[in-house]
Amino acid sequence: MASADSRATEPRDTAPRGGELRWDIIELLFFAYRDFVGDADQELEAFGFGRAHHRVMHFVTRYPGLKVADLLDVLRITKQSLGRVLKQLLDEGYIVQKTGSNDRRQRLLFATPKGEALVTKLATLQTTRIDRALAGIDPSGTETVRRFLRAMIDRDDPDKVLETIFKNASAKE
Amino acid sequence: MASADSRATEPRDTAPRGGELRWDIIELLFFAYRDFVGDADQELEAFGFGRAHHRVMHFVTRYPGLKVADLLDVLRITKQSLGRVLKQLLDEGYIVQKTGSNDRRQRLLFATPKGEALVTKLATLQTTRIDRALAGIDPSGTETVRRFLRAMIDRDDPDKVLETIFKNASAKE
DNA sequence: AATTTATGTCAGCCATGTTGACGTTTCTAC
DNA sequence: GTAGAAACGTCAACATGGCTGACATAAATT
Repeated sequence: MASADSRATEPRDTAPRGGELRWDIIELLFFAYRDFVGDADQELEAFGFGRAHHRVMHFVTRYPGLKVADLLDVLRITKQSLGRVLKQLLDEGYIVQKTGSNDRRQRLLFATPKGEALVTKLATLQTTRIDRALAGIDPSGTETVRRFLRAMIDRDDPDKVLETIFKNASAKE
Repeated sequence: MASADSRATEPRDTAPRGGELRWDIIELLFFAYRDFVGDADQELEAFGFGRAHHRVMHFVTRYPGLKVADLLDVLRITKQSLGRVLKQLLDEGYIVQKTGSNDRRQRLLFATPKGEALVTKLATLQTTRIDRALAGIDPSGTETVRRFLRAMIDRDDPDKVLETIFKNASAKE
């Protein structure tokens, strides 16, 4: 093995054949998302839950009556993976299911007050971070951030939740 | 179990005690990041690598000469977790290590051309998505997005890489 | 010379993703 | 009315990538 100097580590642009690569934004997304989800992790630990539980709880709380199949589309995991965490959340009373009245095969999912309280708590933590990040950015800048994030999302084959998000977004413009 | 209607699933704002919660941005971050990392996942599969390998390769390529300890700070994982993927990357010739010339205990990490090529390929995919998202956003809007993402990141106890990122950012302003 | 630091490694556990197979209930189509 | 498809649940096995704890070695520091 050769030996090398251990001095400062300046970022290096690897040959940008064609257009420039967005190294900066790629890395900012990594760190921003890491700290963003980190907010919730600490709280979740106290409940014996993980990120998987949070994701399920979040979408069920926000979109009451979501079907199991919808949730699978949103989370893009298998029903076996979902089943594992969903069972715990049902058993521990964070979520309840009701049989669909049109189609009695469906299990519609609803958060209990207990579940809602947890999701709200976690969303509050994350909102604090977002508000801090948006302090000093004016309303039009905030809308720019939203537009950027929306445009980062695949629009082919949107699931039920994404449809709602995009629909509400275009309604506001 | 009760039964319920399976009609449209409108997002519901749970009681916003105090300030409004940023449900929209919370969800946009989830979906944007999901699709952003999804770009790389497909390519990685062809190499038999996972996201963990990508993160290591990325930072070693971008910050040549990074020490193992630096990488642990950046990724916030244990040395055992890092060791597992790092060993594979060394064995398969994507990364080489050189003994530090100041401190011979250190192992400074460098990407090989093969490693660089892979990282560049993955960054190109992600850049395509970012460019698409920024199309129709003017340069000042792009800077707003960068400012937002930077402000989302914890600034207490920044690691070596984050220091560099923040330093370069403030230099530009 | 003793201790601390940087790194590597073994062993095992946990969370959460995967595939494949199979069963039940309920709806839909013929 | 019966056959098939759809929505959901579940069992078993496996992979990835986190984790802790323990221990080893080489090189720097005191």
